[in-house]
Amino acid sequence: MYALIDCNNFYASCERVFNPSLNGKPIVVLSNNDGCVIARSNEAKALGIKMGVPAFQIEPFIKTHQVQVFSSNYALYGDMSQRVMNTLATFSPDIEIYSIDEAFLGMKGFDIPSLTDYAKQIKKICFKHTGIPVSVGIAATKTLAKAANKIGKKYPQLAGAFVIDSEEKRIKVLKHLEISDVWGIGRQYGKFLIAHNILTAYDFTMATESWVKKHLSVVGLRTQKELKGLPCMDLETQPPHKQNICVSRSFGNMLNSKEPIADAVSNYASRCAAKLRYQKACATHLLVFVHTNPFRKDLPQYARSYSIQLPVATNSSMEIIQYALLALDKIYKPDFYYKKAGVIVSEIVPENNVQHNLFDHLDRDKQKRALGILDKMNLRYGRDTVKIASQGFAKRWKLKQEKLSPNYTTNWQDIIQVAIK
DNA sequence: TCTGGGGTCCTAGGACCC
DNA sequence: TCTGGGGTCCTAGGACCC
Repeated sequence: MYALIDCNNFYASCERVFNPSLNGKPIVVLSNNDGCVIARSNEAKALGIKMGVPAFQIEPFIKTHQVQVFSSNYALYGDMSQRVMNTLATFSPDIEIYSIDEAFLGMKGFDIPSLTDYAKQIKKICFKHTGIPVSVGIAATKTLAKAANKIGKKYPQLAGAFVIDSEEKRIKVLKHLEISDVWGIGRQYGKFLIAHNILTAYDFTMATESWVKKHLSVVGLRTQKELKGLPCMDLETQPPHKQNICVSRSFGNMLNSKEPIADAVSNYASRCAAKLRYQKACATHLLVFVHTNPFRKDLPQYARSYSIQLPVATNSSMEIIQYALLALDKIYKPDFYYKKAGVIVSEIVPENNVQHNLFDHLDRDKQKRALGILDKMNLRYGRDTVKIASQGFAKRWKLKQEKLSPNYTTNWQDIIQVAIK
């Protein structure tokens, strides 16, 4: 059996933990740049605020209904996520952290009289230890555990904990589960299946395997088998190393001149390098992209990328920044207003498995020692306490974050401020 | 005025190899 | 006139997830 635990309205719940006056009030959390709604409390959902709507479109509505609005605070959500995961890890030796707010637990060999009681116990302890409400679904496959979780949330009498432990329950759940709510069935396949009169998960399990494979590929076939109770997906307790690492942001304001864009690209490149070092890997390929604001139909549009094959796989901030700025030189044109840039590194290899170059002129050991110290200092004193000069100080490219809550758990100045209050 | 960010997997088709 | 069989690698595009 597998358990799927996810945090209810995670970002909104995080904001509430350290600010209980928000309890019972509608809350929304916005994407970077305070752009779109990406999380809603139950009260906000009840008001009909949709996922993904641009914030500016619902501004009057927010005022009328006194909806509490927050900018994304990933320092806070990341730290709260760790607390939840640490708690969950006490319930099983096998845990797959699936996303910032979700985890699967493996329950192989568990001899438990009541899985439902176990699910309720997980909910209770999680809330007690972290203040975050969670929902639990347990079933024989990951896809069914997801379904169980969904059903547990949908019907209030189940109180967010549901177990599929019999054939009758499995059939009943599938008949109550809309096809678009199945894990692995997205917008396109959802539309396609509905057009073929497959409206529920149950209908989907009745389709022939060859038809499913033909139209939804082997991925869809796996989903179908999992719904039937045949496990096709294992627990991934060790996160696989990433094949690509991307850091990109929209700018707070559109930028025309090169310097602030170069500052931004330097910062993204530096983050890429830090992420590489964190997973003890190096990248051999680098791509930089820029584009204008596609929503501004009144302005000339421009989007380009440039990629560079690096002579030696690297995770040095200095080196990656240097190449990223070189790439930016190739694509920057002064006649446009830019809204977004990004850096992607790929062809990633383990740090200790780098193919060196006979004509390499860099003292890589020295850079590695320097960056090791930089990482240590930034870990202790906060991101970018020490940085590369080209990352700049002006931050004209920075995000719009007008409604940011304090970093209640990770920033000592904020912690003291909150304590004094 | 204002519209997010970061990933993975699969398939088809073309180019190439012997 | 007749024109094999078995592969790999790469890329673009499309689907999905949170």
